[in-house]
Amino acid sequence: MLHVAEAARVSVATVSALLNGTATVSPELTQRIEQAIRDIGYKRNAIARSLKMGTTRTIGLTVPHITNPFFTDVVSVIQQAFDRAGYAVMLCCTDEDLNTQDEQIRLLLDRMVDGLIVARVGDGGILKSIVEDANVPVVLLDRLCEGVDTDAVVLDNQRAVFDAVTYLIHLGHRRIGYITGTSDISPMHDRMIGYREALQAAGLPVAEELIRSGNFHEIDGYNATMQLLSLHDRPSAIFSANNPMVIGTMKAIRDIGLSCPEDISVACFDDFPWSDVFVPQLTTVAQPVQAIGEQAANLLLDRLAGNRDAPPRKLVLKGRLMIRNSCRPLGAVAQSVSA
Amino acid sequence: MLHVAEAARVSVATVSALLNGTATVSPELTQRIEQAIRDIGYKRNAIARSLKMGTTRTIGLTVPHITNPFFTDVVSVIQQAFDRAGYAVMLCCTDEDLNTQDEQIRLLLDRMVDGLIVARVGDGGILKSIVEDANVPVVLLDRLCEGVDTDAVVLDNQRAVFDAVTYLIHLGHRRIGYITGTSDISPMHDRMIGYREALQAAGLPVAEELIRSGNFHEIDGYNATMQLLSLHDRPSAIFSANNPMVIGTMKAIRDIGLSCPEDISVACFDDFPWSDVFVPQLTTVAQPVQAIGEQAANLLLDRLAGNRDAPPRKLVLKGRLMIRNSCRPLGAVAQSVSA
DNA sequence: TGACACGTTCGAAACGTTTAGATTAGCGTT
DNA sequence: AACGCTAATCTAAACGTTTCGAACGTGTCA
Repeated sequence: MLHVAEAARVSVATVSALLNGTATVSPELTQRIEQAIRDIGYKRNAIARSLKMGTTRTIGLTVPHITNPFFTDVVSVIQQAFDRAGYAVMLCCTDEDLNTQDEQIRLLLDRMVDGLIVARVGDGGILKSIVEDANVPVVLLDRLCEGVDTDAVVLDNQRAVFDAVTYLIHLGHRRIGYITGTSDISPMHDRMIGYREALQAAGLPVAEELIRSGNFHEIDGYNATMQLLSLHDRPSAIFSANNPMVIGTMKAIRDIGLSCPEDISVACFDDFPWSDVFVPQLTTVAQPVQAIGEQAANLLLDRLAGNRDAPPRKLVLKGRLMIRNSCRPLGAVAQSVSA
Repeated sequence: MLHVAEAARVSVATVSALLNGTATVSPELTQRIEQAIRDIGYKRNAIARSLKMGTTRTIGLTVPHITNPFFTDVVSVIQQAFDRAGYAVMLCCTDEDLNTQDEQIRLLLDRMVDGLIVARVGDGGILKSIVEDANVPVVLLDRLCEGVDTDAVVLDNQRAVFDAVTYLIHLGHRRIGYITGTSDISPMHDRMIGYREALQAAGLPVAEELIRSGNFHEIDGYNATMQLLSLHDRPSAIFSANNPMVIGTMKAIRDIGLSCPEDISVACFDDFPWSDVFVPQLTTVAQPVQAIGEQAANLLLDRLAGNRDAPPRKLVLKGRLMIRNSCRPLGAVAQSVSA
């Protein structure tokens, strides 16, 4: 900017004023400055600007795994939304590990991000104090966090699983296996409640041996399914509360020589692009990824626009049961089941 | 830092020296400073640091679509690699659009990223001049760029498709449909050559009506497949040069009332996690995503470490044909086909 | 004609670091 | 006692912006 100012024979203050439109500058100087900018190929240094202004127009986004199709989609939507608003997005993957998450958040904060969207992991950690300090606004994505009172957008997980399991019950299933991730994050907790309540509402017992948990990975789903299938009274249906784990479920079913839906019905959380192309077409609970991403972005953008004092807002969206053909009716059962 | 210095009754220079280890500071002052840092909860401002140092320890990464599983995986690997090296990653999606890409790159450059990894789109644009200016190192990912001479890691696309199509030929297929993305990017160009050469090597004619192109999206694959299947002498196999488009292919096959592999064989580029779980299990060309991501990261990290003058390095990796059961042998053909 | 307001431009301080070079203190040598 | 050397510390100038308040010229009004 100094060079531009010299070339145009004006002060840096005038160049800055023109660039930011913060003061009127005469047509003559405007022309000289613009010419100088072109000649020199000048680019404003955003770092210096950030230092002075105290804002980076950059936000941080952390997710457990970007390869989980749910997060992939949401990240994509959020990225677009901030892009439109002229913000850059720093992406971090926390690998379902609290220490990693804390490190990543520190990294982002060091870089003075203006805001944070966090699909958290573990419980609390550094997040709590950041929200309390209230220097940078935080939006929780997908997962609430005990004791951390801030904007959030989540799914009505309990209701979604309730509906899905109720659907299975209507199909005639009585013993329904349930595979969950570690229950220290709110969605897993809520989904489990939905499962139990659906059974109870139908007057069915909750058999604890039908509930297995794992660490979100394919292999965990595989192992859990193997265990379920080797029970002497094995379930006729399995609901997987997590998408990557259902891949393991399908592999286990195949490896054990059974087939879906003939021998065992399967449904899972989170839809994915291939779900209605292959056989079996998986029945899933689809999250409104577009809405989730946009709402999260909007919440944060609103804070960034200056609305700092409003009380925390919690948005709860509804899932949608995508009924396909991976679950079959059992025994003599009414065929008409609506979602 | 000023506050810390005051609280510890030292100068800011001493604090800086301690923090960076650039000079020895006496145990006494060390202790006072560390105490003050704890008391105040001081965090070094990375923006000010960047301004002074001229480095942000942040890199920019642009991909066409993060929802394409190939890019999802590569992004994940790259993110981890830079994370380990203490760099942050700014992610941008260019949506297969050159203007968007140019905008995104400008955004990243404005923010003074130390380096750029680009899975480019369109041809050239602003990229050429950036590489020529040589201020920030650029690594091309997955796609070369005419006239842009810089580090790159790509697949041997031609060979990979050659192998896949040769495999189909060995199975007895003579009319093999080919669905490609727009051919202005190098992989699509090279893959097409691989297709043609495989046919020629087997002494088969290249029938132009069997080659269809689209814009990388599911719907394009759908339309292309519909056209192929309505030819009076329709192909017995289809190879899709792009992963999202193969979803369209599968849907089209289903909608037209055919089934894979009984009526038509299908293979495609890029593997994905579900490929061996569902029916049909798709035969694919798997890219070594881990290696691609790591190599790209290494190339850039090496430049960032100061190795600026070495001539551009181009890494070419090999794809791997994952033979599953979406392609069936045709007529009287030797059954033993190896990859 | 002098006072005043207005529109345009500028000088200089500030943002929070790093770092070159100056300063100081301590200590051993001669 | 004067000197030089080393180690520890400090002063102050950068980095490239934004912005406050001052300065300047011009036109308006009493």
